[in-house]
Amino acid sequence: MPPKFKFTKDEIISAALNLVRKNGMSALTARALAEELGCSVKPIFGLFKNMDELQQAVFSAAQNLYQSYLQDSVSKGEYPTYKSAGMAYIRFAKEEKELFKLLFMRDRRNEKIEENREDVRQFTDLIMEKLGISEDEAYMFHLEMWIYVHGIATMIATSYLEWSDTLVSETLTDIFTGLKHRYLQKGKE
Amino acid sequence: MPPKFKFTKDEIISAALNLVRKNGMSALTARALAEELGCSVKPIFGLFKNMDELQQAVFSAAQNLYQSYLQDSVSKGEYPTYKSAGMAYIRFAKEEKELFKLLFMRDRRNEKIEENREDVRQFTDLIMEKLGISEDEAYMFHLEMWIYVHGIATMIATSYLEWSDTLVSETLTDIFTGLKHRYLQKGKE
DNA sequence: TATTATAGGTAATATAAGTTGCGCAACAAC
DNA sequence: GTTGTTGCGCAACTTATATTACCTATAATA
Repeated sequence: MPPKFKFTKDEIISAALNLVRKNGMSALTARALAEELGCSVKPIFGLFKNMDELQQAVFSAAQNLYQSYLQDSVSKGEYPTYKSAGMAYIRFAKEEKELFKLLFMRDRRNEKIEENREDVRQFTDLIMEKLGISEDEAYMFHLEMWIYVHGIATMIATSYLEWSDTLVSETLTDIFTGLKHRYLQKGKE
Repeated sequence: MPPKFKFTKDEIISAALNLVRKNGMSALTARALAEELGCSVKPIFGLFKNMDELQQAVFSAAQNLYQSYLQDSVSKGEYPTYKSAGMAYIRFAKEEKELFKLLFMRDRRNEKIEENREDVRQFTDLIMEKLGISEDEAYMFHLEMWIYVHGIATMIATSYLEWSDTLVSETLTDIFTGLKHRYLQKGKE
């Protein structure tokens, strides 16, 4: 009996994500989103309890988008799996600067470490296998490698740096090789 | 004939910097600052045209604080000059997380590149001398090294990572050594 | 001590944001 | 076609912020 909803949750989240990817989370206001959708603010609050709930949803949508970068990059098979992950992270930073800031340049105080550990395990496993080193060493290896990847990505996301995919790719290989020598050397001592 | 000012510009900037170092620039509101100073908002607007001007002043004060980190680190002579700079950057990230974000994790679109080039020249000069490589190579060397330093620093500033000074120092040396080998190798080809 | 320019406190104004009450209108069931 | 439910547009209310008008209090000088 009641009227149909003018928009679905997904349509609203999608419009919200568009605002955020252009100007960051602070650009996501009820009025701006209503404008983007071509309606009043009422439909928004009909489907979301408040703006906080919507922000959560947008955050999740951003995470999903990043996951799709990751999967695309890996499944394309242009690089080894581990390298694909780094390339995807950096490509995401280049193409979705605001979303990258939102996901990866935010404060991590009050973060559950366990989640992160789980995300990282797949990488450490890859490295253990590839280099034949212990899990702890593989964790440190990955951390050092990822510090580098994260460094490039943050510089690109803040427009401090502009590097072509080719340059990124070559440099990552060089860094990886350097690290590998160091870690394999360590094993011989 | 007029009454004395209740505060100097420096006192206001200092109180403002205190707010910002604790909770970031968004915590710097006229009312909060007045509260911190124990006065109404009037003295603030008597000495600063508006909040924007005050923000600029706080930004400069933050830059000065970073410079003092840099100078202290270099003049202490605990490490070679170049390494001191990296250590200072990372120590600043650890001890002044909000100020680090303000200075070094901000958007650089619309930035004059020349300023940066000048900041960097002193480092490239050091490296040219130390390794005997060309200016362009030294620039790339520094950039790669600094990507790493920046990576650690941003991770620490966002509380994603906690590393002791000792671990940082050792790892920086390892990275530097690895890079040096690569760049000197390159020269031989 | 009286004068006078002006800093400072109080409270008003302006703007932007989230949230909500009111009444109309859509629409499925009858 | 009537009806009951409820989404929606409009405009109001609320809160937080910057900025300012107005008046009082201060302090150097005559």
